[in-house]
Parts: sequence; C-alpha cells; structure tokens
Amino acid sequence: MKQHDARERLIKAAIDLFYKKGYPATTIRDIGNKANISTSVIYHYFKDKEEILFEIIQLAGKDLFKILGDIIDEVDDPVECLEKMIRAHMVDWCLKRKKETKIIVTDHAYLTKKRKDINIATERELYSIYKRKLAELQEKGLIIDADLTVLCFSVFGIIAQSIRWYRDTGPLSKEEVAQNVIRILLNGILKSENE
Amino acid sequence: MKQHDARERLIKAAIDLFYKKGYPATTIRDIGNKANISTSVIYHYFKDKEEILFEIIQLAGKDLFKILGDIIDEVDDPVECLEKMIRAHMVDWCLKRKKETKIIVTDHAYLTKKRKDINIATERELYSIYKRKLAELQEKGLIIDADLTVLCFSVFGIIAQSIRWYRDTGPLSKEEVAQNVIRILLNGILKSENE
DNA sequence: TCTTAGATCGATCAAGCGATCTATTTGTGA
DNA sequence: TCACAAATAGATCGCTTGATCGATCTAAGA
Repeated sequence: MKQHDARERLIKAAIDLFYKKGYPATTIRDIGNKANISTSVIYHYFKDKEEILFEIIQLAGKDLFKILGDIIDEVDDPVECLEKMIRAHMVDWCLKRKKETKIIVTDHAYLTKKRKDINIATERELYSIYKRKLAELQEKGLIIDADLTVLCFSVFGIIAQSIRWYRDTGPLSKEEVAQNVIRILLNGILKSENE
Repeated sequence: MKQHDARERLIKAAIDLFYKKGYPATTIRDIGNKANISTSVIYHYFKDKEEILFEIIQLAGKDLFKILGDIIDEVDDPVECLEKMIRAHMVDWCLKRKKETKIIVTDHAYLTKKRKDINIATERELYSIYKRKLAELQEKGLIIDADLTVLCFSVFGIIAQSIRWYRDTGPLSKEEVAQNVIRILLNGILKSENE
C-alpha cells in the first residue's frame, strides 16, 4: 500500500460510518476496521477523532464555496445565475456528496467550540453569497421583496432537505428533481392566471 | 414533590439536554442531575435511556398530527386549508416546540429498529396528509403539476429548516416569518407581470 | 551497509458509560 | 396503626470508549 493512501482510506471509511451511524456512535475502532488499519495508526494522521470530522466538514464546505463562486463569476444575468446556483447546489453538492451533507447537518454540533466556530463562519459566508445575489435581484425589482433572511433560508432549506428524501432509485433524476425545485421556488406552487 | 412529577421533570430535562448536547452525548447522569433526581430513579420511569428519546419524539409527532388533522377537518377551501396547515405547522409546532423538532431531525436515527420504524410510520402519515391535500389541489387545477413528491418535500423542507435560523430575538415574529414563507411557497420568488 | 524518520502494530490505560443492585423512605388503603 | 407497594438513594458492576505506549517494520539517503 502506498504512502498516504491510509489517510484517504480513513477519511472515506469515516464518511461512510458517520453517515450511517452518526459521529458519536462511530468508534475509532470502527473506522480502523473499515479501512483495514490498526487503531493506533489513526493517531498518526489525525490528532484525535474530532479532527477527522472537522476535515470532512471543512472539505465539503470549501467544495460548495467553489461551486457557487464559479457560477457567480461566470453568469451575468442575475436570474439565470440564481437558477444555476440552486441547480448546482443541489445536483453537484447535496445529492452528489450526500453523505458529507448529512454529516454536516447532523454532527457539526459535536465539534468543540474553536472548530465549530470555523465551520459556522464558513456557513455564514455561504449564506451571504446567496444573500448578496438575492439582494441584487431585489434591488433590480426582479423578485418579491419578502424579508431577505427568510428568503435566503427558504432557498437553503429546500435545497438542504433534498437529501432527506431523494433516492437514486426513485423515478426522477437529480436534474429533474432540481428542475422541479427551481420551478417551485421561482414561480411558486399556485397557478397564475397566465399559465 | 408530587407523584409523577419526577417523570415530567425528567422528560423536560432530557429535552433540554438532547437539544443542547445531542442524544448520544447526554448521559443518564446528566439527566438525573438536571432534574435533581437520582440516576437509578430514571429506570423506575423508563425502561432505558432510549425510551426517553422515543417518548419525546412520539409525543411531538402526535402533537403535529393533531394540529394538521384539526385544520383539515375545519377548513373546506383547499388553498386556505394548505395555507393554514403551513402556518400552524411552523408557528404552533416547529417554532413553538423548537427543541423537540431539532431532536427529531438530529437524533431519531439513534433509536433501535423497532422504535425507529414506529416513528418512520408516523412521519409517513404526516407526509401523506400533505400529499393528499396537495393532490386535491392539483386535481382541481389550483396548483402547478410539479412532481407530487418533490412538491410535498419542498413544503416540508422549508418548514423544517425554519428552526435552524429563527431567533426569538430577531426582527420578525413567528407569524411574520410564517407569512413570508407562505408567500414564497404560494407565489414563488419571481415577480409576476400582474404584481 | 548503516542510519534515521516515518509508518504500523498489538497491548493497555484511565475514564466514563448504561444499567443494576440492595437498602431505605414515603405515601396510601385496610 | 399496620402492611405493602411505589419512590428514592448511593454504591457498584461490567463494558466500551478515546487515547497512548513501547516495540517493530519499512524505505530512502549517505
């Protein structure tokens, strides 16, 4: 086995286990067994169990940051931009990295204050990406002037919850699900007169 | 102290602790201390630690069941009914019983299969209440015919996430937040021509 | 070939856990 | 007033946990 291969295998095993059993219920021994690595070796690559969780969460957070940032940079039209943000957020992040997304929601609270604060800061930055875009849309009169915070978290809410019910075996593809969600968010669920 | 007072105090203490620290990180001793009750007494009122979690989740579920059922029974107009369901779901359940709602999302996975299945069944029934109402609205041509499952879970998603960001100290009241969410869901976030 | 730093291992530690035990106190109906 | 079940308490059991230990193994450079 190659050098540093062990580290990656440990992270992968941890993601699987945290996802299935939750962070506190997953033991250091579980992770070692799953990765076929002795327990004590884990402490060569990570300071403690919590550091594994921290790294998983942080990597996923940075990933989403990049996904959204790229779209913001590339797409000028604000409505199209928001649409693409929501689609990529769902398809390329939530549903693609389903396990990490679930771990973030369920287990980030088990980080100690210092590390938790780092993640909260990252999360806040992600929110503010949406907030800025939604504010821009409001200024241009393109979307309703509902409370910006509620607006922002409603968008986030719908997206984040998608992992709770999306199944790869279901009748709809990830793209189709995203398309439905975008339609619901942008046009609402009520039929308007001109439809 | 009166009879059975202890039981209620234990449940209350457990709700506080599960909410703040999470179920696995909360010890039997924590609960006893918080309720000023000896550890061993807990086992007089509950079979084991998990039973406390189960009861908390089940009570909250039944509560929501009643809230939604009452509205379904009382309100004839389907659009008005959906609106009232969403409002009550948010205001009278999610935001009013914030701690239990969070516990359900975060900790229900720690129940053993038998008990978890019971809760999944309850949850499914709750979903189907919404599903039936949304299907009725679709049949009458009152809402868009997006995929019913996506529709249903989007509504749930927005509502469930509200506890992640609503603060009692914030600028908006619970009712105002609910009003914003209802507006977003029903009319979407894009401005229509006739607005 | 020798050295050295990193990687790996099994054994083990101290602490904390859920749960149980036995003993005592309390309250209530006969 | 007595009897008995429910309620409470502190001590403790057996086990698992995260973490550490000293001892090996491996591989690359001098």
